[in-house]
Amino acid sequence: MPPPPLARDKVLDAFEHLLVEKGERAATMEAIAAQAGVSKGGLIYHFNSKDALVEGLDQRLRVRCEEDLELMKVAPEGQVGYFLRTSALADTPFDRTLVAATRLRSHAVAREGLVWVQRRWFDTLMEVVHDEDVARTVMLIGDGLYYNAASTALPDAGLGVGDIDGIVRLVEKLVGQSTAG
Amino acid sequence: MPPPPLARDKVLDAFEHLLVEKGERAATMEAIAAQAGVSKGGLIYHFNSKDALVEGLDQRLRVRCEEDLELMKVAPEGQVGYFLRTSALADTPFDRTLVAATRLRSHAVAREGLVWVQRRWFDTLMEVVHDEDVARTVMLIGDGLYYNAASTALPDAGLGVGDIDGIVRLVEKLVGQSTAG
DNA sequence: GTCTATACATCGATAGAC
DNA sequence: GTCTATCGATGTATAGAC
Repeated sequence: MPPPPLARDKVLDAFEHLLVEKGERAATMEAIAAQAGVSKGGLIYHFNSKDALVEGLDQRLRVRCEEDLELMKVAPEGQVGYFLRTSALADTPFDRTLVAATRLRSHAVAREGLVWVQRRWFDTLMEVVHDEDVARTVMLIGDGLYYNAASTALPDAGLGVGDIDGIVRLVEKLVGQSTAG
Repeated sequence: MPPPPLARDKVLDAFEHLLVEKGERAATMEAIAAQAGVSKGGLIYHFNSKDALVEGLDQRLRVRCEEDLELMKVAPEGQVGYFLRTSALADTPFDRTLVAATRLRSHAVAREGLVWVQRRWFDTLMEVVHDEDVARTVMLIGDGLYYNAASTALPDAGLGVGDIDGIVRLVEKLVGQSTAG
């Protein structure tokens, strides 16, 4: 049994941070090491290549996705409301990992991880919604919310909490009609 | 009057192509020159820095956006239908430029251009929908469609034409309720 | 106007001291 | 286990021939 990989986690946190705040091109090995507070050599000891770093992020993404789905299933506001609200503004560990993964467009591993997450979300939503069009629409709104939350580093351009409330209300009407009809 | 800038356009086409197909990190000056069929020196003659290239893309984005909005306003299927369908699968010049711009996350100029496009879309949709929640929801679905179309280089993971039809039908019901109620 | 050649910085990765 | 030093490849940008 290896000891708890605290340094590994610290490095992955730094990797995520740079990807989210500065984008893929800024997340160099050197910058990651500096952000994590270790040397380049120290980083390479834990992840001996950039690909290994991406794989570490992918594993973390899948683990945290499953954890989030468990929360979603027991959310008091319902699964659809939980899904939409966390898409927009939750700053959970899962969220940060997810947004970080969306920045790694050139890495096949990261793309596959994202497709896997979408599949897991879709299947879980279908357990409540029972209508593929509605489930797809909810998914798309979630994607849109993520896209906006992830891309808007500009002040004044994002959606406010009140905006989200209105959208959630609208979508829940849609879901209600589909399960009733 | 300078002669028509054919070479400039060819270089921007190459820049877009690489951004869309391979991502930001692959769109290097050398790769762009090769893709455009010119030398590195020839590229630099037209755009003397990478920032100049990004600015060229930003200008093209805004021009093509306005052209697209004119088409949207006279679309036979209605503005909402046009908006959603072109978000999903249109391979128009505007589309390629837009997706390319979404890849340039580290450049402030590109981010501002995208925010500007969103604002123009929102204002135009509001001319038809007259309800901010509905307009925002339509925008989000459009963002989601773009996000999916842009990110899925994987086979079998994207949305089909039939899926889009179902979603458009659902959204138009939503829009109809809002304008009726 | 477009090219070749090349300068200079920075990238990912290796070797080996401590 | 973490560091410094450094390599080869690749990035942006410049100088100057044609």
